[in-house]
Amino acid sequence: MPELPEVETVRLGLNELILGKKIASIEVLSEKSMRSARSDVDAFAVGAVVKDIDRRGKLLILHLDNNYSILVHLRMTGQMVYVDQSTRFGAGHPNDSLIHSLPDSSTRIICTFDDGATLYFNDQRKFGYWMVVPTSQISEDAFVAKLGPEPLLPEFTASVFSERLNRRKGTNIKAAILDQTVLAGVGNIYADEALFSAKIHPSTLVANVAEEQREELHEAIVDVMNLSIQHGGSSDKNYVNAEGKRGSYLTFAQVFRREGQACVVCGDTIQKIRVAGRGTHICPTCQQLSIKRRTQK
DNA sequence: CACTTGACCTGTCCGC
DNA sequence: TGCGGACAGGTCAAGT
Repeated sequence: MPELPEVETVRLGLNELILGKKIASIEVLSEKSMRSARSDVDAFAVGAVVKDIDRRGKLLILHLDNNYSILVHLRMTGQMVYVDQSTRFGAGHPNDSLIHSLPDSSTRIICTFDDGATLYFNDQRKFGYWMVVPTSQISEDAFVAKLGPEPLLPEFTASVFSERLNRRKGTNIKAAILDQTVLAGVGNIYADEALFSAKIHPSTLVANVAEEQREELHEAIVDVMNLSIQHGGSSDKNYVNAEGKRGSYLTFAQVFRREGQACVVCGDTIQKIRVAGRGTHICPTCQQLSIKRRTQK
């Protein structure tokens, strides 16, 4: 499930692979994966050159040279995989590599460039999307306009984080940090990892998270995301980078998908519970419930 | 208004 | 082996 570190890894990869390339065609295999009209895709994306690649939270933004941009959201199972002659047939790619079998049954959009290279948008569950929009209107997009601050920018300070949390005083801390309007980019993996690192139980009511704990959580979110980017993100099931390769962060994860294992800090057994409607991983000893918590069903 | 739950999808896994 | 159902989770719409 691509969260900020995975999307950032894809962005870094695409920056090395498709900048300056001219889009020759865009084939839409699944209508709901392309939110723009066919006529807009043809008029404003086909024929344009990829100028720059940006990211806002979990949203990938391909800036074209004609003042239009392609917004790409990977949601849960989206992949952006680049293939050209050298990667398809060249050295360094094992025979079982994903790129040798593309397109496959999950391919939803095929973008070809005028040099013969191809960018595949795969999305098993069809939750993700591409959208062609005028660059000047991105900030007015309903989703973009509501996004909270970027956690990896210097202006995202502990006090900004604390203020943002106060928008959701009545809910639990996990639901609050998953809320993209509070801050942009945290998903289920990094929510669990950051809360463990900060020793906060995910069911704790936001109003009951002390200022010092908020500072610890702020630091944990930033640290866990930076560490993940260094390791190419997390590949639970579907995620791969722009070269079709998996990320290795989950080998460093301390609680996510580690239920039944011993906590690296105290040795207690990691549990999987349900918080904010999500599978949630905690160490019951390290993450004690402080005072009252948000009641859960 | 604030918050929670269900829907959207499809592949996988589990129990019978 | 086959089948039904639960499950995975980012976001939005609907419900409380």
